[in-house]
Amino acid sequence: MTDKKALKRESIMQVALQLFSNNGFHKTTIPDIAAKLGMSVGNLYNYFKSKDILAQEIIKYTSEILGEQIREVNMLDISAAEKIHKIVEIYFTTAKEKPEMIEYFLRVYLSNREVFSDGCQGMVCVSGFTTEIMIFFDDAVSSGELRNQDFFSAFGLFMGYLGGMVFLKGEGVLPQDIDYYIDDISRNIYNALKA
Amino acid sequence: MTDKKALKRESIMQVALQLFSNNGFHKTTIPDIAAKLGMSVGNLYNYFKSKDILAQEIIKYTSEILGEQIREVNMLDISAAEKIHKIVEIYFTTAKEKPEMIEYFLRVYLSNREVFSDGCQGMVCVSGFTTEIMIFFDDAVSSGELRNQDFFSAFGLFMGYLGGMVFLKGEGVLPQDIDYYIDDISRNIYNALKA
Amino acid sequence: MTDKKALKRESIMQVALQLFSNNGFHKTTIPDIAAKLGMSVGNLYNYFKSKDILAQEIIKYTSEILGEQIREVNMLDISAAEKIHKIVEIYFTTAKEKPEMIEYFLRVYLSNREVFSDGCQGMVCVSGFTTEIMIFFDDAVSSGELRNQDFFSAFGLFMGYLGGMVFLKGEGVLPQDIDYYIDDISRNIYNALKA
Amino acid sequence: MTDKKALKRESIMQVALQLFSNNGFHKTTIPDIAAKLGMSVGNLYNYFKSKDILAQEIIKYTSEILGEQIREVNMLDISAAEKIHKIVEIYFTTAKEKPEMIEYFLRVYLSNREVFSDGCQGMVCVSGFTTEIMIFFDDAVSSGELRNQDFFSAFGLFMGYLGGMVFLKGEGVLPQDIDYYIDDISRNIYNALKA
DNA sequence: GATGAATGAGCTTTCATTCAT
DNA sequence: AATGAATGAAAGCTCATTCAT
Repeated sequence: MTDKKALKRESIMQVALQLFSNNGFHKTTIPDIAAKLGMSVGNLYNYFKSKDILAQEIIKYTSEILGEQIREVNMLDISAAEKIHKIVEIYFTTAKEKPEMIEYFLRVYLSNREVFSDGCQGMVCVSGFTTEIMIFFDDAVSSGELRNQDFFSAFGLFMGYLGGMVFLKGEGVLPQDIDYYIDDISRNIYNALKA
Repeated sequence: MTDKKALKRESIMQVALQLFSNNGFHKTTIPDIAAKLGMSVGNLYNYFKSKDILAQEIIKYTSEILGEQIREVNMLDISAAEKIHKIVEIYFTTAKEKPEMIEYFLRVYLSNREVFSDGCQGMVCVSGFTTEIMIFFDDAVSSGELRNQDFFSAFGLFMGYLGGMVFLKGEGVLPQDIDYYIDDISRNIYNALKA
Repeated sequence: MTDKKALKRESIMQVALQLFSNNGFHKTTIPDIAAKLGMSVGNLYNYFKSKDILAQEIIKYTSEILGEQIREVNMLDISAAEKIHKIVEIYFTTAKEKPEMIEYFLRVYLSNREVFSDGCQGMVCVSGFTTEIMIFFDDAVSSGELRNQDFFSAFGLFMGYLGGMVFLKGEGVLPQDIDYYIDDISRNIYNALKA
Repeated sequence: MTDKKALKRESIMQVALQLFSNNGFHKTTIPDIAAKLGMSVGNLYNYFKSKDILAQEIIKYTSEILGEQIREVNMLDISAAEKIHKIVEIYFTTAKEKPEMIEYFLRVYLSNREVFSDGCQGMVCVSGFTTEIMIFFDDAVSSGELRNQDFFSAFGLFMGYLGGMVFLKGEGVLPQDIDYYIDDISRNIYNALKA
């Protein structure tokens, strides 16, 4: 029962993630989501108490998945430069294969403060992702590979740079496929942060 | 006559900029804007044909102002490292003194694709800003100060990194005032791009 | 369920028919219609996607009802002159008992081309009525009772003449009750068309 | 002065006639009319006190022009059958060459009762046209060419039949040019009314 | 758990008309 | 006579959410 419910919750989140990312939070209606799932509006409310809460659950869920992948990188026994490369790779590969996931950060989370203010204050709802970046950075500073500096200066670089590139991709202004930029950008980040 | 009208247009843009940035595009209504200006809804439509067009004019206007300031930096006879520092300074100072201007990029332009798709395709409406970054980069590559690489890799760094920091500021998670990060971030950008 | 919904659809059409006919399409608002039905505006939109579509469904519905009655006349084994008399009778009786139905043709369908252009091109939405007139005419020509001529010359006579009389009735200029004219007009039509 | 004013009044009526006929009364705005005339909205109100009054003046003006032409037919020394033919000819030629004039009856006058109720009760505003039809009919009855019957039965035939044909033309359903129908329809009308 | 009809406040936009200049 | 900025009420339509079944 709870299991079945959890599965349905997840499928709702996946569909909503797609619609929110593609069409925007305000342009996506609850009936839209229900219709795409083949379920009734009323029933959808049995799984998520409100549209805002649904949006919040999605950002947590997405951060968790992304954080999970970075966690695996953090556990590898490779250099900081290689880790950076892998993280960029993960991010851009996700942007290519599941663009909704990354776009959700940019087009939904970033810009609908009202929606996330009650329940996602600070960065609680994206901690799945931020925590792993923090761990990566701390480790690499400890090992002497990266220069010691304010964490947010480093975090802003990761988050902003990667997000910015995906935004440019979304705008259709990148002359190359997003993959193409992995090496350049990994190097830039490493150069920016190295000891 | 036309002068008076131009002034009123500008005052409308300034008020709308503030409201859109603070409350979000969709949460700000035309009556809200008109009320804050002490004018009638109908009359506002004499100045801007639609809410979307108003939003588009604002992004152009804002990009122009920001671009203007960077243009002045570009004309100075100083090193690339110093230029980067000045650009970061301009950006963060603006973020501090007129936060609406920067937040508009993040919370309105970045995330409401539908609003800007008809009339602001590609980056036309932000060319005031992007053009100056491009000029800075080309000059510095020509002079041998910065490594030659794909423009977008460099542009994404500027735009994403700076934007990302302002986002963190807006979320209230930065332990320090935004000014505090100017030096760190300028250095990181320079390290990332230097020859 | 679907049955209940169909009934409600019909009651909406009947109320809208009345209001559109009496007050004009543009002077009748959706809130007017909803109020008269004791239902909410939002719910009305669950039954008809737009005001234009509501207007289109009404003309189809009305044509169907009128066509149905003429179909019965067509199936009778009587002379063309008698059929004409019966058709005029049906038309004028309807104009007397359910004036909205006839006035809808004159005051809504005839004159709001924009409303019917998407979805009712040509005469598709009034085919319920036109088809029966066509059948009547073809039969009577085949039997040699009416002169063979361009169908539209004959159709325009029926539609225009009958409609014109009802228009005059609506303007309040007819000195007599509409019934009074049945004989005269039937004779005129028959004389016009007879072989 | 008054002369100049009269000329301008007429030019306003001609432009408004066109726009009302083509786009409908409610879809045509006063600014639309003013713009097409290259004059200001405020000034237009110096010539016509309201949109409704403008519409009323147009119907009078149009009826007068049409009536004028029929008056000339009435004065000719020809048979009733020939007069009918000429009247149909005038009507259809006008429908072809100045379709706005005829369409104004169908699409504006016929269907916006509210607009004409104050100032055009009964048929006062179209008396220019109706009077001439009445004269034609009375003369032809007096001379024994047409059967004596209720005037409205005859008038409805003229007005409705001719209007109906032009409506069909406007709908684009007539397989032939409107000219083509002149002979058929003249004959039908004559047959309907002849003694 | 599941349905979907119902609510109603709220949105963007329009437009006849006025009036200071 | 001429201008056009200004008004503000009203329109069509949307949509998160509820609730009787």
